[in-house]
Amino acid sequence: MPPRERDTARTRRTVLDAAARTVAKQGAGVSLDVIAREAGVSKSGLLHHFRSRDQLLLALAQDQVDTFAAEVRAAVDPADHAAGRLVRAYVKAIFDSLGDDTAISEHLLLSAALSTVPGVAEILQRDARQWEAAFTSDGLHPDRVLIITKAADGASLATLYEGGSNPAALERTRELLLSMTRGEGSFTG
Amino acid sequence: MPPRERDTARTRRTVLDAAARTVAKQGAGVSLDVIAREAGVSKSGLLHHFRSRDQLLLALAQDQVDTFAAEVRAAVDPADHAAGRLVRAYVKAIFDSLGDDTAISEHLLLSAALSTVPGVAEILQRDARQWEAAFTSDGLHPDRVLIITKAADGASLATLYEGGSNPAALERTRELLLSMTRGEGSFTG
DNA sequence: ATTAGCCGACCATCTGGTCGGTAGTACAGA
DNA sequence: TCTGTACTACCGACCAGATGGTCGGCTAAT
Repeated sequence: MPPRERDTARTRRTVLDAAARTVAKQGAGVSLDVIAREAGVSKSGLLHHFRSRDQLLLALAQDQVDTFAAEVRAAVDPADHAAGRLVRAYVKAIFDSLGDDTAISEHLLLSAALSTVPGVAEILQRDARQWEAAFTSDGLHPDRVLIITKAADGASLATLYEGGSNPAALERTRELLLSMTRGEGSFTG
Repeated sequence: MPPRERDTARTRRTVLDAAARTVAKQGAGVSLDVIAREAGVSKSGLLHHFRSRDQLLLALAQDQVDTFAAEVRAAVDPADHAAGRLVRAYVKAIFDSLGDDTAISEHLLLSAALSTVPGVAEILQRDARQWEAAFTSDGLHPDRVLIITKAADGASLATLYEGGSNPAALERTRELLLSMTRGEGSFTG
């Protein structure tokens, strides 16, 4: 095989995707063997790219964080220049990722992997701080941001509690949260 | 040793508590040996009370769900007869459990254990349905309940993301959510 | 000739779980 | 009250299988 970067990068990607899938399905306890098989490489091949199990899960955590950030960026409506555009994108990104077949969101995936792997907590904390900072310049009242984003996070948890996601309820929650980003969310019920 | 129920019940409790602690710390992948040592019994002793690892984790899940329900019940203010009293208790119970030293809330603990253990999902789903049912007769607008409870759930996730809980931020979130249960939460910022 | 991606074989260790045994209690009968 | 029997909480030793990780080697592109 060529030592070209392309192949290395591609294999790493394949392994990372396989890891994400298997961890989401079977929890953070999955064996390297299973991940390797899912990725279509040997365990040795996997270990050639990630020197240990911990390094793989660490890379996975970072990758998930980066992927989610990219999804939020992609979800920003270019025509939207009103206050709360980033929060809106955040909500959309979360619910979009909830919609597809992956039953457990990446938030849960990470939380499961956390306790075992040493460096993951730091990655998550840094990420959380960055989101908080980004939201402060989004033009919405801090309390409103707090409620909306926490509720969105909680909704991702709900797919776990409530089992096979209830699409109608998810849609309702999503629209409710989006309306709150537009200042309409002052329910007096 | 006496075959008295007292001792059996006490040992089971000890093991369950030890399991909760170790799972919260090291994830659902903890070995029976570690749990047994934490509980001060031998692995065989543990297996005498819980016939398999899955049964232990299943019992743990059910116990956590029951414990939380009891905490909510205890958090209901007897003098409070206004609409939303149950939601208020729910919020209080979550934030109270977040406050103590156990860094990871039982919600997270369960989610981590879920993917591996077969029966846990059903337990969580049944529990979620019961809460939903209970909330419908609490006198608050469904949308309001949805937002508040999901935000409370999300806040428990946040202790994970944000690492060692930020007491001030938690307190602010808690008060914000409580005020929303009283209908004051119509922020127009 | 060198280098890098990848593999199969292998190993020490740990895993959940079984098995046979011990000790202490409760209770029956004398 | 003493004795024997049944029962139960609990333990140590053990096992088969799985696990993370190492090592030497093969192949192909540079």
